[in-house]
Amino acid sequence: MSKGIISKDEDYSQWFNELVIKADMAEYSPVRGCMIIKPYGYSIWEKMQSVLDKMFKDTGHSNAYFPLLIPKSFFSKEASHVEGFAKECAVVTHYRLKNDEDGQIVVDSEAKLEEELIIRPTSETIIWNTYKGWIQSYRDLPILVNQWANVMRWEMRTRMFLRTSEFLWQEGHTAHATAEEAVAETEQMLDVYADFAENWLALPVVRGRKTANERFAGALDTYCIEALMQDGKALQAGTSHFLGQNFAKAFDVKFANKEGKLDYVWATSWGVSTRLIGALIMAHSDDAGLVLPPKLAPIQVVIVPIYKHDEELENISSYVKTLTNDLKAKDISVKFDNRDTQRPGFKFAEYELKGVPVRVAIGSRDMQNGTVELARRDTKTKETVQQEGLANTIEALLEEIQSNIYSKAYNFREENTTEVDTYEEFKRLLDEKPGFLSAHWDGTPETEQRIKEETKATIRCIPLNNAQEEGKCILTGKPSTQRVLFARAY
RNA sequence: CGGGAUGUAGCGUAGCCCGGUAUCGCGCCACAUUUGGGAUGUGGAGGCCGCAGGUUCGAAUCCUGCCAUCCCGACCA
Repeated sequence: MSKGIISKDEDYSQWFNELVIKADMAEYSPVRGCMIIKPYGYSIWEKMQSVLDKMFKDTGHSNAYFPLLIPKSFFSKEASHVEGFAKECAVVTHYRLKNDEDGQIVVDSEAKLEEELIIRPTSETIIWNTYKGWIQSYRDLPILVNQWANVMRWEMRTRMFLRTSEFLWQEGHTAHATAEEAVAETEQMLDVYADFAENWLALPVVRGRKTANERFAGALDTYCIEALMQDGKALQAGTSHFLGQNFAKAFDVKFANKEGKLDYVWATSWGVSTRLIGALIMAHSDDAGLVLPPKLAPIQVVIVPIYKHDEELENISSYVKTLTNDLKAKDISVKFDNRDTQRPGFKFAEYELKGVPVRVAIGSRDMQNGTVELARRDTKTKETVQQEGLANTIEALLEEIQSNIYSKAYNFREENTTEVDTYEEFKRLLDEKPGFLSAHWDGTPETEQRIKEETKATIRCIPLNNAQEEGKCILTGKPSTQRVLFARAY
């Protein structure tokens, strides 16, 4: 492992790339736009999955699995959905390879599929085709299903975790008898995401709704959580869509209501992806490496022994054994790094790079004094503490780190959210102090589009529970009733 | 798909103008000394110079074609 990474002030995007690779989260794959998620990175995803999965189950959802491949014809059924995804779909056209005259492996042109198959960019179409068979009566509703899956979108420009061609996610797909119930579901799942982001990722988010321009293809309304990264760019961290009856109509999914009349089913879909790992990295980390919130860190505590002779190591090890048991009893994950092939200083740097929240260093001097050196990753401070009650000390410290990381991110967002009333100031701040800009907008897609073309900033969302106030659109001066959040975004 | 750049050991690179089978650092292996913030010494292994043609006695180097990656634009969780 080479020494250090580039400073995030010097080159933020290179800092991010180096961090992902050097912290052992992921690496590039032979296929452009795809990534190999390494064990350290994947175990963060597993933690996210297990927390979210429980939240989904607690709100009444069940998991299921739908196929990777979708008949091409399904895509032509919902007009705006097709339009949204058609440009980035990978297509399977053949089902066999063969050796040609030169012994090269080639596609067997004899083996052409009658109907081409699309690798799912999202599963609405195959799911609604399936739901048609599941739903006849209001008694069959609601259907509350989630699936954990991979999807593929042929992106032109990709970045590790933030935008890769293939990515891992979960997609919830629900069916309801009424619009009200579907809207309530959409809002409920947005709250689940916000709760998860704030309490687990330690990532403060703004809950809001997307404008028509930014809405999911095929949705009537898209809700989102938006987060601010340390370079002042916004990142959409999760979305929840009210799909209305669009897919029910496209796939002819009707049910008999209590009055015996046929009606189309109301739908929602909602998802978060491995992009959350990118959010985690960009929100908290620093020039020394990752900073992980304790609740999602694969290793919460690392213990590094410092010794000269084997007897010393044995002495330390026997103490570490009881400490480890105490910590495990509290459900705290611990790693005792007793490798003799690396020196302590090297290990310190390595675990800082990998974002381990708490480090315990124990040497012979500590053993004599009944102390350890306790270092925290978020502040990079260290202190000498008593061995007595250490598990409790660490437990409390982990909680403090979790909340400190959140506060730091929260304060950053507050400091970088600015109310703006003129277009000149809007443009100036985008360059001088990037972040969320809260400004009046006349509500038209044309204005939003023009601002985007001129400044590269988009409307990230119309915050929920937004204060209503009289104002004038920063671009056109037309009347407006509320501020919306603008930013340059990932 | 347009504009720019780059492909040499696991990683980062020198050499290319001016042709003679490849430089340095990190990492790796062995041994010794080390161990409270990225150790040091000695010895060693590792290469189809992106791929395919061409020019030449001889190509990492010159020529042609292809492929890949990165950066900048249009698309996006």
